[in-house]
Amino acid sequence: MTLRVYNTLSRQKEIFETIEPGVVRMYVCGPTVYDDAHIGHGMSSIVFDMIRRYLEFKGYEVRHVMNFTDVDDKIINRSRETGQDAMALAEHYIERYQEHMADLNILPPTVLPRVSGTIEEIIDMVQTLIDKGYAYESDGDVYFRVRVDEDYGKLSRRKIEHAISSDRERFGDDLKEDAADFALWKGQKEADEPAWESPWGLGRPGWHIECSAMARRYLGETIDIHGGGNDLIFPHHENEIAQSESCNAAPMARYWLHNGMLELRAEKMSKSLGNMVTIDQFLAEHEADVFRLLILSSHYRKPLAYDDEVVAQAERGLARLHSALRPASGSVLEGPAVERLQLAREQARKRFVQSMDDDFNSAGALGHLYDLVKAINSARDAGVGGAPFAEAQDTLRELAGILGLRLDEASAVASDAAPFIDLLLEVRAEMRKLKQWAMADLIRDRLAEQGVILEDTREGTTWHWEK
RNA sequence: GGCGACGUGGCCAAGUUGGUUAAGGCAGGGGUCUGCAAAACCCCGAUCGCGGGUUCGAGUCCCGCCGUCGCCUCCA
Repeated sequence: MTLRVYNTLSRQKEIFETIEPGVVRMYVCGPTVYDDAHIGHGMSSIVFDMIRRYLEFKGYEVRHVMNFTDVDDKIINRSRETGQDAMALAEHYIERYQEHMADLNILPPTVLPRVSGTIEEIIDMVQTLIDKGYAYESDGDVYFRVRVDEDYGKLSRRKIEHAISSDRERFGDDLKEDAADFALWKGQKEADEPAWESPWGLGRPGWHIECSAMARRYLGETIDIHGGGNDLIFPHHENEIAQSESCNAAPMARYWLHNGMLELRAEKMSKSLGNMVTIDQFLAEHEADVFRLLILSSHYRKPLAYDDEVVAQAERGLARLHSALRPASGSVLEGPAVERLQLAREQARKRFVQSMDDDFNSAGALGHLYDLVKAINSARDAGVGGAPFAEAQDTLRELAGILGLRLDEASAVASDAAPFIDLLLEVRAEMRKLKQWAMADLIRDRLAEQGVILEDTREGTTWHWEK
């Protein structure tokens, strides 16, 4: 089966073919580390983690590079506000970011380069661009000559006239040959700015050049996938293309993939917080699977409106996926119910792959997962057990795993209260034998008040913490 | 103003290289099971923003309109 992906460059779905068979070189733009990551960063990371996991499922070796922008105006500004050293500040948020990604079950990229560790390559690239006539030095800064690049604007489909900001106060405008030109290198202006020696004096890289340099250093002149949020299409990715292709005389990437934005719907709380929810804040109230399910429930390219309602829906949806992983109650190993389950299992797998092959349609794929959930639960009700039942559950776990969902149910086990709850269940079982319903119900109700939900089945009573 | 996206049942959301009964989830109603619940299972709801057009046939193509949103300055 063939994978097709939507390429922003061509604005259509294309058959996915890698440069080197079996290997995917993927570069995804990472964060500027001056503050805690918010759920928008989480969305982008989950989207590309899902893409990576699926490519690996398809048998590819994925070389996944994500940068940390640790040298940047925002970081400098924040360090002036807080009095903290800029590089130390960046280091702190890099560590935090990696913790958050781990919490969200995001596979660590193969390489996590930083601007500060790529200075040599950046200088090298800027020099080449100057030598080729694509860039010029101006009072310690270096700018890219946009008008010399004949296909500038091909990704965002913008004309150069539209790339010119109306804001005359912008950085370096009086030093540029043309208002549309952008900085490759910024000369040091204040002593507290991080700076490196260069042929143009002390300074630091402009924003866009880092990705061009890192992508080339770790993945080569032409890579397979370049990704990021769709807010990066212009100017960031447009400028990366201009730099890299002018420098290397080769296409920068075969496929440009962009995720849609996560938008906050009117929420009282978030306004005072500058209208953002951090990953920390989310995970304080919900498990990581809830966020992943929320993100993957719609297509990655579409904008997603975030509010309490969609979180609640994801929460319930996750509970439904969990329902299929409860143990079998019977031991039927053959017959029509078993055959139905096996058919559903094969169908779910096939359709899951079909959906994912169509530009990573995780929402459609999830729909087929829910079909499998229903089939498993029906089979359990029909008394199916043993290997056929376990295999269907394995398939569900495997497919969910491709999406990065953990579906673990560890929470009930690891509690100090467990022995006491079990004791209460024993007492209640005795009450029920004696038909002391009032007392049995009292125990159930009182436990529910403590967040412990009981469920009576033929085999006995189980319990779990309220989600 | 320029570039682009989106508008499918109460909510979320697939499907849009035109063609059998428009996936799935959440919420809701009815039922089975249960001592009663819970969970699970079964049943119930939309003709696809509006108006034209192309076609034997359109949610799926074309035109217009309305609405929502993103980018155009730092941004995942």
